[in-house]
This record gives sequence, C-alpha cells and structure tokens, in this order.
Amino acid sequence: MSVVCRFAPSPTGFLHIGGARTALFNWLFARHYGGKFLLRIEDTDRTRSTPEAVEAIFDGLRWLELHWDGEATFQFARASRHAETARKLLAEGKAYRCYCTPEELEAMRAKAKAEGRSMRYDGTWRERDPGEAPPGVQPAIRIKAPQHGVTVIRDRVQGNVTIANEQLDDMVLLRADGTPTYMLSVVVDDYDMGVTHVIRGDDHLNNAARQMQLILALGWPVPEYAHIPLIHGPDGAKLSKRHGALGVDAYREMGYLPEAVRNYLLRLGWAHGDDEIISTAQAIEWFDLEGVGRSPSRFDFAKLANLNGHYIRLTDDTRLVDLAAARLETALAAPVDEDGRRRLLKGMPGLKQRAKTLVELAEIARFYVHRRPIPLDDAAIRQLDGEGRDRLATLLDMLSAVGDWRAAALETAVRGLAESGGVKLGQLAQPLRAALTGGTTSPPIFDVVEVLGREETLGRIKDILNRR
RNA sequence: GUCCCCGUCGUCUAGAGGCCUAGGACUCCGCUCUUUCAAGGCGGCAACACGGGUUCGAAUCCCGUCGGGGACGCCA
Repeated sequence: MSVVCRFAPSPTGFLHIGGARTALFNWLFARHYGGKFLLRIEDTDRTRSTPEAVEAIFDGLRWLELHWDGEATFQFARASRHAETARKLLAEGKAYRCYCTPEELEAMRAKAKAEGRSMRYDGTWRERDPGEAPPGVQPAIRIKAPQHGVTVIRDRVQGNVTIANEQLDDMVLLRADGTPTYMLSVVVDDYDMGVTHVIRGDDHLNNAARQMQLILALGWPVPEYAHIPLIHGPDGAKLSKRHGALGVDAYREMGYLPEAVRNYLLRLGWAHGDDEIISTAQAIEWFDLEGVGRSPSRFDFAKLANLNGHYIRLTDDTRLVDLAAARLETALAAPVDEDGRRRLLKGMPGLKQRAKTLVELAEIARFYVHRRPIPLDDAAIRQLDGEGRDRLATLLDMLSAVGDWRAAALETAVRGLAESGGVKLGQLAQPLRAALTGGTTSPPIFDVVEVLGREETLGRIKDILNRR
C-alpha cells in the first residue's frame, strides 16, 4: 500500500517547534515508505488565519528542508465540498438539525459542570420534530453519533485506545452560518486527499474518536493513526509562548543549522538504540512509528547547541563563510569585501570548531573582517599595558624580518625570540593575540598571523604601538 | 470535575522477564592535549515515582496510590 501523509497546521501564528517536529515525522515517514507528504493549511477560522502566518509556515518548512509534494491545499477553499458532505449525511438521516441557541448551550455547559460531568450536548434536537423549530433560528447540523458501545482507536504509537461512546456527543458538522467545523473538514479533506496515515500531536487523540464516528457514518476507510506526544517546556507544561514557544524562524535567527534542528527534533521522542548523530539520509532509512515513545519530552537548548556545534564542524567552509559574512555585514553595518571573505575562508577551519551557533561564529570571526584599527576589549587592553606593549615592539621588529609567512615558520621564529629573551611563549603570544584579534581568545595565533598576512599583521601591531 | 495518556540519571533516551552491579548522549566536575579559547581523548557525579501482587527471577507483566500532561467549543 502506498503511504500518504499530511501536515495540517492552522495559520494562526508562526510554525512553532512542536509543529515542526510533527511535520518532520510525517515527512520522514513518507520518505521512508516512498510515499507522499502533503501540506494542508487549515484556514477555516477566518478571524484568526492570516496570510503572514501561511507564509511563515511555508518559510519554516522550506528552511527545514521539509519539502511537501504538490501544491498546498487550503481548507477554506473546500468549504462547499465539506458542506455538501454534511447535507448528504442529513439526507441519509445520519445527521440532524439543531436549533439550540448559544445561550441554551451555555446553560447546558454550566449545568454539566455543576453536576461534575463533562460537557456534552444533550441531544435535544436529535429526535425532536423539526416542525417545533423556533422561527427565525438558523440551525446547525449535528452528527447522529452512536450513544452506546465504544470507539476503539487503533493507534500506532498509543496502542489501542478505547473511548466509551457515552463520552462523545453529537458534534456540530455545519455551523448555523453554513460554514463547516474543523472535525468535518479534516475528515473530508483527509479522505479526498487520500491520506493513509494521520501522524499528529496527541492533543488530537480524543478528536480521533469523534472523527472515526464521522468516517464510519460516511462509510469511508479509517486511516492509520499515530498520535505523537507533545513537546513540553522546561517546566513540563505544554510549550507555549510563555516559555519561548518560538517559531522556527527564531531558531534560524539564533544561528542553528536546519540539519541540527532536524537531528535534535528527531531524537525528541524517537530513538534508534544509542544513536545520537543521525544524518537525514540515515533517518529516512531508519524512521518508523515503532520507535516513537509515548511520554512527552522537554525541550533542551543545551543539547541542541551541542548538536549544532557538531554540524557546524561538519559544514563546508564556503557555506559557513556565506552564513557568517551575512551576519557580519549586519553587525558591522558594512559589506564584507574580497579580502574579508578570503580571510574568513582561510581561517574557517580554526573558527568553526569554536562555535556552537552561527551567532557565535560571526562573533569570533569578526576580527578577521574588521578594518583597522580594530576595537580592543578590556582583557586585551590589559595584555597591552607596559610589558606586553614592549614585547609587542620586539615582536614587530622580528616579524618585519620574517621571510616565510607561514604559521609553522612564524611559530619557530617567535619561539626562538621567546627563548633568547628568556620569556615563555605565552608572554609573547598573548600580547600578539590581543593586538591582532582585539581579545584574549582566538584560534591558534600563528594561524591567525598567517591568515591576516604580513601587511595587516604589522599594521595592527603598529596601531597598538602608536596608541597614545 | 469527567475522560484519555504518561512516569528509567537534572534533560533526551536504551531497555520488550534472567544479558542490568541499569547502557548511551547532553549538562556539570576532574585529568589530558596546549600560546589563549575551543574541539578531541580519558575519567567521575547522577535514575528504574511509591506500595502491593504474579514469577525460581521484574525497570520490564497485573492492581492500587501518588505525580505530571492532554482533551472536554457552532476554535483548530
């Protein structure tokens, strides 16, 4: 059987990290089985849906490289098809018109709460003669759901979940204004799109039972369900704006690589033995619903950062240069010129193993592209007081005479100078580092000297010596 | 409140009755490498929620308790 999955977000905000994981699992599952991964925008709530949110979802998915097959489906555009389905059920006697007013429903809800029951529509109009309908009231259409027995959800992650039909009421299919509800739309769209596997957050587990009743009433095949646990915040509660339920764009902003985010999200709630670093190709090969756990997991930035550092180290230097340069141009409010890019590329091997995010990468790479004179931080200034400055002067003389401007030769020369002067290498290296990078930490200093080149190196040293 | 789900180191997890003196990863702490900071290598701290069963034997099965989460809309 061929597999058809779908990711169906509602465009009421950004694509948050939980949604991203749901999309990832669907995508992985579809790719693993050589099936389709469809995207459906559930925009039936006209007051809350925005075009910006739709774009944010597209952008987020594209950034994560979770490409969907075909064109995205917009649910609202299919409203007439949904309504038609509801009327079909009405004609078959599997649904009925309900003339209750919002006030009556509110009273029903209050009563149920007072009696300690869960709120369920009491079926007032289920058997009542439509002739008794109050004049001028537009009816909603409700499904005539089974009142006894149980509905069993066969779930690939949760196992068999049994819900007593008494727990479920006659849900509204079509609102009084003729618009379809979510329950109806989802069922009809999944059927029309040929969805075989519904993989979504387990906050929909209860809905699955209701949707099954609808599907059964329609005589359609029930898809395979897989309700995956939600991602929680550090406090254990459902991820919300309160604790940084950020859009995936925020993760991009913070300097995470899409492959790192994918790897991290994959390991949240899914495992393949002790494997931690899993390439996307490997993930496609290994992924299946059996490996999905049933308990909710908490989001941990430290582990994401660790993974991100790993992927940065694996990333091709030229791609890293592009990424870092873009951030530097913003930070320095100036374009990174040819010289700057050349230095970034040459220095990247030393840079990339020192950064956990692209933000850090840009920060530590900054000195390579900053124009003279470069800014000094406090620790660097301390290195360049008195003694340090004197040593720098000695270094300038010696370096001016070096012919072979390569790290190894440079190091030999400086080591020789240290030895003859009776000082430790660090006593020369640190002032030099301060002068060249403006700070006290950097990639190996002789690599820095080589990358900067003779002219720039000597220039930066002179800048320090000439400070008043 | 009602219904549903969950409960292994701080976090993510391995574990499908003996292989568990419970493994890996992140974090943290040492040591090592070293011109700085990293990365790397080595080592350490740290968990089966609790109580009953079942069994020769339970982290694994059953029941209960406690704890956590989710769902209860003419929202999606």
